[in-house]
Amino acid sequence: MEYSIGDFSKLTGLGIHTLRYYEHEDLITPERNSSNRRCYSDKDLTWIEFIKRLKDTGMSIKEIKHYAELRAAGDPTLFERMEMLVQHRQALNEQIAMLQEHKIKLDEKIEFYRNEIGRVNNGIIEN
Amino acid sequence: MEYSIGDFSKLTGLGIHTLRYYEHEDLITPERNSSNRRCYSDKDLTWIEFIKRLKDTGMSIKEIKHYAELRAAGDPTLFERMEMLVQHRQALNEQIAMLQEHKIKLDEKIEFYRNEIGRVNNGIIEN
DNA sequence: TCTTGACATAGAGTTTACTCTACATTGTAT
DNA sequence: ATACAATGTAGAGTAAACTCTATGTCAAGA
Repeated sequence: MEYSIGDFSKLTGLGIHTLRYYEHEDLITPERNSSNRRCYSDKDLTWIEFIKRLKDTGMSIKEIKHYAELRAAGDPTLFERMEMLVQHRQALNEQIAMLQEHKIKLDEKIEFYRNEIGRVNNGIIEN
Repeated sequence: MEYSIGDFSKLTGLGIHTLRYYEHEDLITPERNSSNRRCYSDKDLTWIEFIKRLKDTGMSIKEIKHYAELRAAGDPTLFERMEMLVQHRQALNEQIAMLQEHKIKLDEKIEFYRNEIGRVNNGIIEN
């Protein structure tokens, strides 16, 4: 299947402007038809979903761009790409661990609020 | 204990400029001494650590500012503040869940790379 | 044929969260 | 007393990641 930029935008949830911006940054390079319109493929779809994943896990556009360059260079860069992902996984693990700690503290804080509110309410009732 | 902005900066890991910026945004309002220098207290320290936690879990400065305003208004806003935190916890839980899914996909991708690299290497050896 | 809507490019503008600069003032060590 | 480091304010500058505007092209329906 091939998609116009409008269709691809709906498909991916990324704005048209964002897609063009990503292309400008060499993250993705869709084919063009005879009238110079962008033709996104299913391969592009898979690729952009992966880009979204990297972004959502905190990788910067600059880093993704680097990854995309390696990808464009083909097999010789397989190892380097894997290394990038392994490093990114490490960062992701740390991020998850940090958030889980924060979550515990937040739970505690909410519990504290629950008690405070109870205390204040009792005060009101007693007066 | 009281701290100068320099000491407080080292204590919190936030830059002096950032601390002043946070004050400008009304996130924190340290006392001033007779010569108009900022005097941060241990209460400020606890507060800024909480701010850092909110930030690290994805709350924007604008939202934190709102929370800070409620906090400054005292007991009458206890419930509203708790509600904010409960909502933020919800967002945090979703964020963690999303990252865990991404982690699984990333693991799979890395496994895929491991196989690809093995395949390519075998090709080289066989030639 | 004419108009409309999607698409094209180049470049400007926006938002967030800092980060830095310029310049004045003050506290401290020599 | 003097130099120097830390602090003060106001406002400009930066980086990232979009997001929008102006202007132009082109294919398809009324």
